[in-house]
Amino acid sequence: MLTLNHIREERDQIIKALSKRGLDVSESIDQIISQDKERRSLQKELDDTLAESNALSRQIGELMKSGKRNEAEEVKTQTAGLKAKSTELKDSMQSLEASMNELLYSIPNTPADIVVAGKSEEDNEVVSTHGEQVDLSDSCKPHWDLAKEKDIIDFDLGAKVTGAGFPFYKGKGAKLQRGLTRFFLEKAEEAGYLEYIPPHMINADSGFGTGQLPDKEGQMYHMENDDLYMIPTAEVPLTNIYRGSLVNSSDLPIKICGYTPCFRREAGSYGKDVRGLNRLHQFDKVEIVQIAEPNTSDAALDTMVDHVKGLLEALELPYRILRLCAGDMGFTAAITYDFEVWSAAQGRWLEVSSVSNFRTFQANRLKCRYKDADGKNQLVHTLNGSALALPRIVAALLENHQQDGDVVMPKALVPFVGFERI
RNA sequence: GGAGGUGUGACAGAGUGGUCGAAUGUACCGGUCUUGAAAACCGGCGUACCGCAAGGUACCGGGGGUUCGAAUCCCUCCGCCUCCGCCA
Repeated sequence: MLTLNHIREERDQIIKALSKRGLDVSESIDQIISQDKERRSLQKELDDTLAESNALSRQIGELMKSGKRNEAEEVKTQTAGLKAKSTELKDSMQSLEASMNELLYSIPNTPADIVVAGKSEEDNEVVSTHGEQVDLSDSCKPHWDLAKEKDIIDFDLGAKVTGAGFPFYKGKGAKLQRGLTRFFLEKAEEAGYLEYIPPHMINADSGFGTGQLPDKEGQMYHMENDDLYMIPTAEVPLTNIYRGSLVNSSDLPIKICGYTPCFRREAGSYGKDVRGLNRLHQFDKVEIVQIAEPNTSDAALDTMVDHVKGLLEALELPYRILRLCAGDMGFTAAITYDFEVWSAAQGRWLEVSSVSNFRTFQANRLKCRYKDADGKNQLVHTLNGSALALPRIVAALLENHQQDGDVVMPKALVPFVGFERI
């Protein structure tokens, strides 16, 4: 969430930036500012009241010590009114804070300057396109048919055992998943990311820290008995490693990565979007995360974008990079680059990676700070990116690399999967 | 799951209900010394809010309570440790 200081100091700029998302937050912002002002004056009043009663308490202590019991009792009678007053002030302050927080939580991150205004994916900017984007829809099979024919992914079996959107990978299909995961992890390691295997469930505090809660509650699977959530992405456990911590600036940037399955309810999805591997309730992903100093986070984002580029090139897939418009970005992002691979048989682009800089938006919720050169504690910047999400990569590999009825593995992948063709 | 213990500043670790925002050590910053460094010595060193400042207030795992006054007592939740039970 935005910091109060920022809101106080940059009111107009924030409103202007968020208008790029198609939002008019001027009312909320002004309400926050006025509530904050009121909160401060209540705070002042409360502080004064407490100061007074602290002074009396000290006096009582001294009187007791010097044996003047009666005088002490006398002073005690004066404290009752102060106490009632402070309780009352504290209550109204708390309710004010609660309503202020509700407003704060409802305001998304401000888009970076370079991000264009826009409402939907139609307004996203294509930054670059790589590789040849051939339409093979006549000559090649969509991945769901091919997967069935080669018997490497079983959607029906998944539907029986669990439900739609939970496929079984089988034989070379399973090996392909395992090989891709290892390929991505080793590339991440080469790029300096420390590997973690995080928990696959998280608590509500973590969900709040990275911004899944409260507003995206319905997107996650919730274990009611234990009040835990299945992770929708490794971003959540990985970034929350640093929740509530003060990191040394000499340790920045922190670069970590991890493979996890990801669980998403995807309520309301339908049609060709969910066909085959296009959208699943459970899928595998390798995630990279950076915790960076504010003045280097833009450069860090560029290195993450380059990293993902390298992966897609090694896989010999045609892809393009989009800079999302303000309205299509996630709630917490200041700038996001999406990577899409060309699905030759479906004749459309499939999103396989999303790389974002959240700046201080998550850090503020996470309370993750570092000590700057002047010894002052400052919020860090957090960034993350998929590197990569597997299902649509698999779909694109199957569709783009068909040759004589087989699927030919890209060279770089062969040592990881252990075969050349499917 | 049962019994007991424990949770303090970046870290380690003291703390009889009033003088504790908190000893001490390490780390860190500044200085003296040194050709330089180390060591030694001196000084500084939590966060947030209000205030021009002096200063005030809050925070000792979270929440609640007792009390004029709570790091210190009580309740509760959470984490960690030990023992027992169960178990991949």
